Amino acid sequence: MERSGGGDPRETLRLLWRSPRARSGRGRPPKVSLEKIVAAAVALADREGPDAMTMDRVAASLGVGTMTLYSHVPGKAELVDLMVDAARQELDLTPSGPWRARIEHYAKQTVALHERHPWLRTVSTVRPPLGPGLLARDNFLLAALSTAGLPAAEMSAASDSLVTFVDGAAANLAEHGRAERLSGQSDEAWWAERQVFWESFFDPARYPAIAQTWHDGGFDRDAAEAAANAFDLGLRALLDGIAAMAERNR
Amino acid sequence: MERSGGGDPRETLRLLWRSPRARSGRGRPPKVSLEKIVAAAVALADREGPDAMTMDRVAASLGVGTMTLYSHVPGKAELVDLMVDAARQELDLTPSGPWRARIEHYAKQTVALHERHPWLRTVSTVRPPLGPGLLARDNFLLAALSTAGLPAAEMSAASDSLVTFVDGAAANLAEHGRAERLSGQSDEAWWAERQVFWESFFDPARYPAIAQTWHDGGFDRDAAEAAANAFDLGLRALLDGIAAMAERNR
DNA sequence: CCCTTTTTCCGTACGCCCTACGGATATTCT
DNA sequence: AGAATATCCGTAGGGCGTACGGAAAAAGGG
Repeated sequence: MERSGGGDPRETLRLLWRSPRARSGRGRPPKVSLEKIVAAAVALADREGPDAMTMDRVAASLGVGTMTLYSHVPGKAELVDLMVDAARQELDLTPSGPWRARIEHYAKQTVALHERHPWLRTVSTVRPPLGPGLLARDNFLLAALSTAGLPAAEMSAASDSLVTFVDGAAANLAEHGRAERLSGQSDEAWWAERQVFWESFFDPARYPAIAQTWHDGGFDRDAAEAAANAFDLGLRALLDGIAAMAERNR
Repeated sequence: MERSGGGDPRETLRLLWRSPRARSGRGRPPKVSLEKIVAAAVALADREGPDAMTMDRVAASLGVGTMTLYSHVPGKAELVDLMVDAARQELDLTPSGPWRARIEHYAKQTVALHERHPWLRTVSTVRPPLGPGLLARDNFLLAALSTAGLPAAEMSAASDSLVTFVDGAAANLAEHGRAERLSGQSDEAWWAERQVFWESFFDPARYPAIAQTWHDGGFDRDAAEAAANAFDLGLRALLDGIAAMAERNR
């Protein structure tokens, strides 16, 4: 699932903000709407993974011909942009309160979002679709950080670093949780298949720190639990660090 | 570029660790080696992006027929696994010294790695290929953290969270640096194309924190600089937070 | 009421993708 | 010389995204 690129940016923006073109009243009435197409694409990607989200199958799930989609969307890349922004708009970003609690709320929401839409991880986040979802998120994070007491330049950097960590860790966490549901294979089964690795390839003498950590029980949790711990510890550390910077700045 | 999955894990592991199959001496001599195939695939993806890395084009760049590759590699997914691990093996992970300096070294190395191989970001990192590159990285990080004074369970979580942040931020940074070289479009040109956004779609009243940060000069740097700042600030905050945890644990 | 205009619908076709299959080819062993 | 073995690779099949252009369905104008 690659994101936009070639197409006319103005057209993509018009779609992201649902600003309808001037309609003359004439012409054949549409069988589907942009909203329905995006929803069908999201549902398909949720259910069967990003590779199943093909123009053919989206159209089929709506009961229209494949090429009909192209009357509503310039191409697949733009549809992916719309899916991403639609997903981001699902975030509940209402709460106010202490800035730290707000960021933690964003983190929880993001985990839930990736759990619903694990295909989000497969989409690049640079030069993102400038839609309402992205703006709402950035606005929420900047509003929270602005009460922490950082200068504007550092606020923007702190917000970006939080997005990088939270979205990355949430994607990891969600992918572990859902990998077995989609692939039909649990983490345990995955490791069991790779038991040969420990038997035939892993050399404790070459990787002493891994062997030691293993020996000390550092890997005793399953992969999903480990990802959750990494998320919690990392977020706590990051917020502690940012709070300390704000304190110093005061 | 999707990663492995269907194939026999034992076969993939054998390839990752370059453990040659028992050779009888008989048979037609190979025109290409596994090493050359992986190198050609990496070079192609470096030069023209992940989408250009097709079996057809890799084979053509080696002067062999497409299907010849399948004598050396089970399929494209496994080739991607091999590319990822080969790239990871490029990291220089020799230094010893204070744990914090070691992690910062890993961060710098990772930025350089993503600058050389920006396609790394498009590859999923869950259930990764268990090759020498991955193990060397984990061993390095765990060795560094083990001198910080964290319990084994937290060490593993701290290592995971560092990987999430550093690899994510490095991918962002590198993609900004290289986006223009590959797409032929600078960040400025990208924003210029989207000037309509600010003119026609952005509503300052709806996103006051963004408008305020803009007003305060929070977005005055270009995208590449901003990504670099986010990387530095985030890593510093994360390491500060981890150091504080270790301190408390002492 | 027909005819033009406008808009959407969608069947066909093209080029590219991955890869299953099986025959051709080149080497070694007996 | 012939059998055994491993690699090379042309062909073909099923999917993919989408350019093209005609069919279809509405509204407006005569």
